[in-house]
Amino acid sequence: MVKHVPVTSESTHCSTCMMGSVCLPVGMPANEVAQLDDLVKERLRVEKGQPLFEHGTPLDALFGLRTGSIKTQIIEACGQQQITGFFLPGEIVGLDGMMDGTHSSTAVAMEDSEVCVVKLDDIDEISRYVPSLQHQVRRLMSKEIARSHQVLVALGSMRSEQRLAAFLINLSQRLTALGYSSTEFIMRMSREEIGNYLGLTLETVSRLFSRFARDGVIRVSQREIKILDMVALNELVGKPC
Amino acid sequence: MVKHVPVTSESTHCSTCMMGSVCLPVGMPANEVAQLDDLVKERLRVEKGQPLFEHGTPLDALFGLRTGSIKTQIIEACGQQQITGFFLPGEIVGLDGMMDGTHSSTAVAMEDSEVCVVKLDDIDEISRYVPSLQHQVRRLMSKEIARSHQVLVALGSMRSEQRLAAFLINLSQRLTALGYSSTEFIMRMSREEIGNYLGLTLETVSRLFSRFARDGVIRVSQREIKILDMVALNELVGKPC
DNA sequence: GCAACAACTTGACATAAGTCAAGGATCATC
DNA sequence: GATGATCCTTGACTTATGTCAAGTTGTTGC
Repeated sequence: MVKHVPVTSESTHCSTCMMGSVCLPVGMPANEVAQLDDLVKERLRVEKGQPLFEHGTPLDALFGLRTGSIKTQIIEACGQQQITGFFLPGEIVGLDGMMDGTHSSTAVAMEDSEVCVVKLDDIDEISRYVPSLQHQVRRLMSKEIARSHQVLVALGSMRSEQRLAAFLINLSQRLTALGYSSTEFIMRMSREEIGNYLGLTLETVSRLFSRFARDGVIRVSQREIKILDMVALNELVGKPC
Repeated sequence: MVKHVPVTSESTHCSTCMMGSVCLPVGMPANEVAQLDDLVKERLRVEKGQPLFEHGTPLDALFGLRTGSIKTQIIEACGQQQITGFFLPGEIVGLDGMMDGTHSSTAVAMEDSEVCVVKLDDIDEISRYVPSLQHQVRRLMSKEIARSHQVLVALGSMRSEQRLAAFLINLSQRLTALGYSSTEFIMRMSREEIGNYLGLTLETVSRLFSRFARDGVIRVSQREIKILDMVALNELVGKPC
């Protein structure tokens, strides 16, 4: 279920939101962030397993993830699917469908989540008096392109253990930016989802977790991960040099 | 070598450029395209094998490819590289580095090429009186994200023959949009570059070309390709369904 | 025309990762 | 606390693709 959350004057706006430092306004001068208060007029709550939006449906907004986590995936006609991203709080979902006004992917909540709705029309409106907002959107889209290119590097030129190591390092870094522990965290995605994202089977992912644990690089219990040797993990990725 | 090409008043502007229908202005109303004449103040000629821009260098412009072809690649510290895109005339290069003002990839001409330089400052300037220009840039960036996601699908869930078939179909479609034959064309990239892009070795690419030819799906002589059976090629991609 | 070089093809073999299958945890529900 | 549903782990085996190597073709320059 997708439920509307009333955004009243008492509710958090961008200028007072604790996520501001990692979300859409990141890097904008404080006086301009203060002018973004009308940017978010609506918030949505999405239950675990439910779609925030689906491929082919009309798109007129971006979504800033406030709490929870979301995956985006492309579903091919023949049923095969490819997960294109895992999103954490502060990250923007929906940047890939502005081409023709419809979403080019499907976004599903991996746990109960809440998103801020940023209407494209409001971006245009507000950027009239906050010109840097357009730059900000460009910056975020560019970041999304670069992120996706990084995954291409992983899928195109890394072996399975390198892919998984790079995945764990990336997760760790993003969680650190959110103020969580960089070495101990809970993965919200299943082995199958990780495998799908990394172009591997769930068995291979499971075996790699076991191997990393046997080698003392991580400790893993279901979706709980503890990185024991970050140096070794980094070496795993850089190995072929 | 990168050489400047003078853009005089007689030179083509966006409004009179024959590429307009497939390039940056694509889909914009004619009266607005007419206002884009100051968008391109400079053009560059890049010789085969030379970089248009390199990873880490400052970025303040996008590049619309007029003639030739360009590849973009990420070069990792350890020397391994990943080609992230092949660009044809009409396509926009440089969308991935707007995050921090430096290019996140390197762009190299695959043959002598010419690009229109679109300064970001000029985009902002002109979009004051042509508001849809910002939409257009967003649309192009979104398309780039979606394109890159398509490659993710290929690398993440297709087998080698499906990847190559999808690659050929994609090339064919883009060349058709440019007015070239959809079934007969010259690939500007080597087997190694195709392999790198598709996450395969050059030997595998070569073997696949031979097999496709043996099966009567294509005829291939070096970089000259003739698609004999487009239906079969499409079936190759959709096979696992 | 020949030398030198780069790009491509093809074969033989090795191996990383997939597939299939069985069994074990964990969690929710009655 | 038993039942079933997921999710995960592990083993045995298969296979697609990579690696190594040799040879061919095409291109460039003298």
